[in-house]
Amino acid sequence: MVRPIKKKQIPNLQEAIKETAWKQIAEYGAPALSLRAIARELKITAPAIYNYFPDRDALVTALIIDAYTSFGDWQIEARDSVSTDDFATQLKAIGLAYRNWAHTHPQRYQLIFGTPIPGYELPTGRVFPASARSISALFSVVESFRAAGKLNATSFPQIKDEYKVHYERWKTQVGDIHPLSVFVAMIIWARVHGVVSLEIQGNLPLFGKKGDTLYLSELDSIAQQFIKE
Amino acid sequence: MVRPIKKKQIPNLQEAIKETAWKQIAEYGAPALSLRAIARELKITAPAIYNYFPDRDALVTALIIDAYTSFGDWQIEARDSVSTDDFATQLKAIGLAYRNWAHTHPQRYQLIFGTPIPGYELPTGRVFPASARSISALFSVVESFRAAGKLNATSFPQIKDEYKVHYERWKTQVGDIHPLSVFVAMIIWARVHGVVSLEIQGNLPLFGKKGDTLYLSELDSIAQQFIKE
DNA sequence: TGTACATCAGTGAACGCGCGTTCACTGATGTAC
DNA sequence: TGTACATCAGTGAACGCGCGTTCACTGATGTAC
Repeated sequence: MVRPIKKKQIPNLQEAIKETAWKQIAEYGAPALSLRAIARELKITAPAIYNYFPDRDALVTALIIDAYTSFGDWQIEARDSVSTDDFATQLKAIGLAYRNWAHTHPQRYQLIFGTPIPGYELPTGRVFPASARSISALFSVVESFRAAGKLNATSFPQIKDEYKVHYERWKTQVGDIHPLSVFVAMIIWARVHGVVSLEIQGNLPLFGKKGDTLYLSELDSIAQQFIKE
Repeated sequence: MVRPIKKKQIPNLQEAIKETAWKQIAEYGAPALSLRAIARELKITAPAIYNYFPDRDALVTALIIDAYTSFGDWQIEARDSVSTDDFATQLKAIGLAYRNWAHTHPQRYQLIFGTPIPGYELPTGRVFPASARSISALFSVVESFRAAGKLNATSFPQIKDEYKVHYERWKTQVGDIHPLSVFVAMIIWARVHGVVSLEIQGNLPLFGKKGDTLYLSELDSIAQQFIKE
């Protein structure tokens, strides 16, 4: 039997709050995110939000974790859509997924990789699993073609003592990764991020937000430079 | 004869306001920039600022123009510190200057290349000269080694019709530049920006804010890939 | 089936705060005579 | 040298606003008997 809808009750308010938050981030930017504005748009009162998030920062944290999770989903799906021994294709798939995700969710991209929100302190501990998982796709692909002897790179910098702890923690999430793979993966990430972040912020004016050619050219360069044969 | 200092008058208040603004941007981020907070720190009242800037946005615009100008100074100085026919060295000098500037002035870097400030509309017309000048160093170097037949690249994407106007305007500031040079310069910029922006935002954790090796390796890759011989 | 009661999501008023901006003013500085 | 006056940088009070967060509450929902 269908129950009558509860008066004034939105079916899934927790999700509705987050969706509205994303909408407002898209429109006014993350630092301007306001509980009262969200409530206004949802036609509820601001204190109602406190039934779902203990405070503003908790909402932001939830958004960040959601963003990393969504980003990670795309990355992992891209990696797993290609047979494991075709490194070049797999790498390209991840690269394309990276950019597609960023263009589909520019606000989420900015929230994760852009300038941090003033006054908001990221609870690293809580975010780390989602964050590590999201980049693990890239790292694992590089590591697997290094293990197969196809990685065209030999020298890499020492990981500094002060970051060894972080590195070890990283490995518990992502698996055992050779420092050489870490180094190359970072380079790849930086290249991909360079183009995409310029695009998202509108700093590639001569090519518009559709610097396809430029991006594809970079993906080719990466494959040529780092994959043997 | 030395005049007695005017009571309550700060010698160069216009500059002092901007310096304090930078300090606060460094500490709390650009979106949190507040006239009242600046006044508080300078021990003046907020309305006094209105003698120097018509409103908050005007102050932000002044900061952005200053940032581009400072950035441009470093770029042009780097370019001109190397003899014009040593393309590889000149390119490397610019690249190093780019990163040095960003690390010396992370707030300025973020203000120019980071996420835009919510509610602030950039007056493109007023900022364009300083902005175009700042990147002109890179473009002119690439163009000059293209003209000398040393540019190792052949294909480039069409500049889309909708951006032709922008491209023409660009050329009036920067000089005549072959689309091929524009394309390659953009790639170089994206690579350099990729590493630096990850560094500045603390996303290269395993190498810290001193991803020197990674950056130098990228500069080498760029030279190898794009300069003939 | 009908009544009494517990639950708890959402309300509405209130708090203290910092913000950008306006306005009429004040009082030190420098100038004209 | 001395006085009257214009200038104008900085003041202080006030405005209207939106914010996060608290609190005691209400009233519909679902449950126990």
